[in-house]
Amino acid sequence: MDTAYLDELNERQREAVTHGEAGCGGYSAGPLLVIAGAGSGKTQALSHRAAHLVLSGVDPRRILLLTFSRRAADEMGRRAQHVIDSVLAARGKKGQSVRLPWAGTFHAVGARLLREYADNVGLAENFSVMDRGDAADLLDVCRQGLDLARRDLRFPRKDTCLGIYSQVINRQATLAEVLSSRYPWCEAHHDDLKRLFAAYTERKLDRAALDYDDLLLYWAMMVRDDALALAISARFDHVLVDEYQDTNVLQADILARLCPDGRGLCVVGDDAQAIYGFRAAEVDNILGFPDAYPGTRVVKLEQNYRSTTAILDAANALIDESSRSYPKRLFSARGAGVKPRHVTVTDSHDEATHVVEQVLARRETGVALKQQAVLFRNAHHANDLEVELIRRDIPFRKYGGLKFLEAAHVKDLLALLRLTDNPKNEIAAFRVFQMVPGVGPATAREAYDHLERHNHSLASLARFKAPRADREAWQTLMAQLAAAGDRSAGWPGLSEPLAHWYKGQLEDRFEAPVTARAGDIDDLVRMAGHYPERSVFLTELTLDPPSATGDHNDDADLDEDYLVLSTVHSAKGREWDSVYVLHVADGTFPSEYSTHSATALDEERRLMYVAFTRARNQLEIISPLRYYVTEQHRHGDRHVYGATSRFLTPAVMAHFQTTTDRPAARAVAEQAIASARIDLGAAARQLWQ
DNA sequence: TGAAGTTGGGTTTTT
DNA sequence: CCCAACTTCA
Repeated sequence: MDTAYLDELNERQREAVTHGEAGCGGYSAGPLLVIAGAGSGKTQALSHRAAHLVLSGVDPRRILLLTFSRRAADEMGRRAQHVIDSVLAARGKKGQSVRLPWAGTFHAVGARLLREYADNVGLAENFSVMDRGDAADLLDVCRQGLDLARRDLRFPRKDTCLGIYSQVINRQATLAEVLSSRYPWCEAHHDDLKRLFAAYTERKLDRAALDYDDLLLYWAMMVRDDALALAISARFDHVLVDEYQDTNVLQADILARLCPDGRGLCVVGDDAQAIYGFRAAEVDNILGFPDAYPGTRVVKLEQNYRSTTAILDAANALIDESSRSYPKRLFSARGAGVKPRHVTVTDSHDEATHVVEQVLARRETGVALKQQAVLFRNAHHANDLEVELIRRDIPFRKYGGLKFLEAAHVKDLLALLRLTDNPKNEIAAFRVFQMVPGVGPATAREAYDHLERHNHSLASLARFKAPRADREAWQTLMAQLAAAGDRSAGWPGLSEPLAHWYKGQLEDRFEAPVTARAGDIDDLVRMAGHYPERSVFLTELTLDPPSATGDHNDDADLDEDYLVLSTVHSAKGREWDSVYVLHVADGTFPSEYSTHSATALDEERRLMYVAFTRARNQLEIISPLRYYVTEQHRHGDRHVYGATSRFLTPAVMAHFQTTTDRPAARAVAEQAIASARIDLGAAARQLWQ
């Protein structure tokens, strides 16, 4: 067999890739745990393993590849395909390109399997997937229904309720346990919350709607049934899991049912990069894997191909301060490199100017904008920088933070599509009905009751008499809905009349200019065209929303150069030549919400470790001496003096070069103010002469 | 009675 | 700057 593709791997990687053996019964492999340090070629190892399996005769349809994000799934699939294609080409078998049809996130794969087995588990095949906002709204509807909104109770807000629910599901813990460990101030509401979640579950089932957590929960419950577990696990010979350190108890349960003895199971991760504890990720999944699956082979990848030694030294020094120790130490395959820099600037405005200047200077040396990234703890920490970039006309893309799905106009159009897709979608219906002037919550409630009484026929809505509503607007909208809901019309054609109608509403609903919003609507229609049917489009969009906001440009822009702005969380798994980390100050990084416990603090430290290890050649962390507290304008603009981040200990700082920056812009401003002399009084008097 | 307009309170990270 | 409770208006 032609194994040239194995030559590009180091010994450890090769061990991970070729683990197991091809025999007469197919390719069999015992449980495999790959501990892959940052930049150690983890994607390479996993994609090569998938390719190796296929080249060893495994049917690609029998490989389940579970990743953390859709982007990772695409990347993994693309690279595996590349290896396979080149080997097949060398064997003279061109044109037999192979894809991995079962590569996706846990949530997306869960949705797909649940649809396939909907009949067996008593779910409607066309169930909707709710995004976080919809789920919170539905929870709120339930809360109203249970009369838990009485003000003397100070009941937790809907987002808090959803957070509690999510923890209970994903940790597979009891409500009481979650409340006492994470929401102690809500413990008094235990019984009411329990009633609320029961009502919420009931409502979701009745309306054929699943939230994110349900996709995992129902999948897990589905495979608790022996027959279904057998049916599903029999479809896959190999299950490969990426970013295993960020999986939760529910996900581990699912894997255990798919691969009871660990045969064919391969998980890859790095406990030093566990950063999703807040989302119920359980690092014990990866640490306890060898115990859970006796006979596990453990492979450690410690050689780092990404960063210079100077950057790795800083990262290693940082992670060494953890209260837990990590059983590996990265070493670089590259040269010494330039010492990372720690730059102190006056405030967040100077920080923005400084970064822009560094980025531009770096570009002059031949490093494209795309090879540079600015990372931050919270999405809004980049606000000043965004303003500065727009002012200087520098293209950028921001990942994390601002959500496409949370923009009102996007939610509106999606509600229209969701309602036509599933007329039982109460949340979508409420939103749609209230688009008509003169219709509020109460009228929408009545309209929904009417819809329910008429067997959820959208056509029946034309006969509903809304007391105060604009009759004409109501009729127009309902006619559009009924037409779009008619399944004999083709997809994606049926999205266009609705989108067109909605664009006509933009002027009335939002303040001018509405061009950006109209652009988003066009984008949605365009994206819709890439999907075979409406329900698939809606599900995929919910599970994998466009990650960058603000670019309604065409696909042609894809090869244009742009600077990357990203939250550290969204930067996981990526790498750039130069990395700048903003707002490294105590209270922001680590976040002030995480300073109460050693566990939370450790997670913040690992987050900073992730930020450091994204850089190949240049790393710069920036601390503003003071930063503005933008909220509460009532009290005037205030700023606070930030303390140095507690992570920047002497041991860590030994690996940094320290500088203070006074950007040109500030010097110019100070010069200008020194020479500026005007007489406002004289100018005012002049007005009346 | 219910919709629309006003004020007061709170803000991480994401599939 | 966004959400939810409160007030005012039809």
